[in-house]
Amino acid sequence: MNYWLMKSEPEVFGIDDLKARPNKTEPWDGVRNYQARNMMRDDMKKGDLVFFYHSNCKPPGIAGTMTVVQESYPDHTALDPDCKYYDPKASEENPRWFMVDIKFKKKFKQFISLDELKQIPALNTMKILQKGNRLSITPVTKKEWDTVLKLAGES
DNA sequence: GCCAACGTTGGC
DNA sequence: GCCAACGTTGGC
Repeated sequence: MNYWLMKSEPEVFGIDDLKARPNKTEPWDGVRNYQARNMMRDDMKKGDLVFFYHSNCKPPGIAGTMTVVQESYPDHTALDPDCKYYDPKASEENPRWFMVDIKFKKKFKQFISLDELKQIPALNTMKILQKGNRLSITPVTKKEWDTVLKLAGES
């Protein structure tokens, strides 16, 4: 069992959007970064737990939790010329990009802002808090996971 | 809206 | 394979 953090801009797709989806499930499409792709393709397993991080908003922070319900498969949005995630170098034979299906688990009663995360010494190892980190998907340790849940009053 | 940090591209 | 130029991310 692995733990992760995935970013999304709430203006585009936030935790409430995920909750409103049929079966509360959504393909996590549009990831166009190799490191993030590799983690989805190789390391994300069914049942893994994921923090839903709201980025590029005020305030940024962790909104809740989700779970991986479908392991990686080709991201077909890369093949659609009308899609903003289109990649001319992707093809059926060589999909290049992958995605997983993510299901809503829980919205925190209390949103945990980036500011709050920064104030917790036990969390200063989190990738999201490292300077210059821009990866939209990062691994989270069990200790970090448990600490955040406690902070959110969810454990 | 600024800009630091980082990833990608492509000429050489 | 190097690296300058460019594009993107995302906090502030």
